[in-house]
Amino acid sequence: MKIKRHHAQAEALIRGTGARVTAPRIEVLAALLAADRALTHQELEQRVDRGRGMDRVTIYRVLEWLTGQELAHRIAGDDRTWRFNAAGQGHDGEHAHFQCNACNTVLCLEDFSPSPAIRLPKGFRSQHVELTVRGLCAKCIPSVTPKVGGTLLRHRH
Amino acid sequence: MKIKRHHAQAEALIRGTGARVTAPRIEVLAALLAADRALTHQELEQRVDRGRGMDRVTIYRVLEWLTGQELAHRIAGDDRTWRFNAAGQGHDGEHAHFQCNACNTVLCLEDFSPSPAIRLPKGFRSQHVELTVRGLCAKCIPSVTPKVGGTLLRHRH
DNA sequence: TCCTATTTGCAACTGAATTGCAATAACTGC
DNA sequence: GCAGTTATTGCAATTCAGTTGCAAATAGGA
Repeated sequence: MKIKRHHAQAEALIRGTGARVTAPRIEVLAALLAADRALTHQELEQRVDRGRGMDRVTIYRVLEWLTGQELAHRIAGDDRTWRFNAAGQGHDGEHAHFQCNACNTVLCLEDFSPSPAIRLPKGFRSQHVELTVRGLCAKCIPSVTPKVGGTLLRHRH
Repeated sequence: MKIKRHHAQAEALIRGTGARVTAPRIEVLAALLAADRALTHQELEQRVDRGRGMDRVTIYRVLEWLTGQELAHRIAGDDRTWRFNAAGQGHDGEHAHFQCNACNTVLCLEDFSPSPAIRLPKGFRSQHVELTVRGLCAKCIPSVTPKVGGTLLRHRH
């Protein structure tokens, strides 16, 4: 039961902020900790709703709060939906993400050697550099590679 | 009158695709060509609506079409809205963008030395690498830097 | 246990983007 | 130049992620 462990870990992390320790916060953070990739709001809703009827809006607000506390990290994908993952596990400063062009899955890439200096226009200030690799994840490669040679079919949407 | 020139260029580009040459396509592409940064749908609507009442949906569809023809390039910003710029002017393969954390302006960065190889999980395939720098643009730096020393005020939204 | 400020749930709302369908207009070919 | 065909456009309605306002619930301190 890994979930249990993540629950405990989540609770500890939340307690560490000094703010109130509530069930929604624990459950959402535990779900993020248990995930091996970034989760959308919808996915979280599904993973958390087991048994308990937690409101959509509450999840939004919890995510907002977790992000503000730096316990979670919000990623803008290519499909107009936010994705979240638990922060603090590895990548803190610079970030690299992968997004699958077929299923839109997003995950964090660990090996990210800091990018080469990029020249900004005069007067601009850089605060954060983000690198996104788009491509196909292991699961989706078969689905876009027909057995008989032919045109590659992308099936987005 | 640069606009005129961009109109002609836009028309030529569109004619080059072999598809129908229509006023909405020309106007939208001309607006993109004339812009020095990526434009949102809304901004395009404003720039194109002068005189002519072009439907919102038409602009969406033209943008979709331009993107498909590789005449325009669609960028996912941090605020859930697409931004577009004319493609083919410089950056074709690798892309680097800048987005301002205050006003959300997006523009393409030219000097982008190809990023260091990034290790993907096993079985994954990379198709496209995108680098986004977040920070403050020249216009917004004053607005977040109070004259008297104090906390930096971000004014998003 | 009681009190109070913080969170939650509910309902209504926003704003970007999409879809269906009838009306229009760009490119044939004559 | 004119009519026919088919791609585009305009309009209306819809979707979908995310947000807001406010009353009800509850965590944590007294």
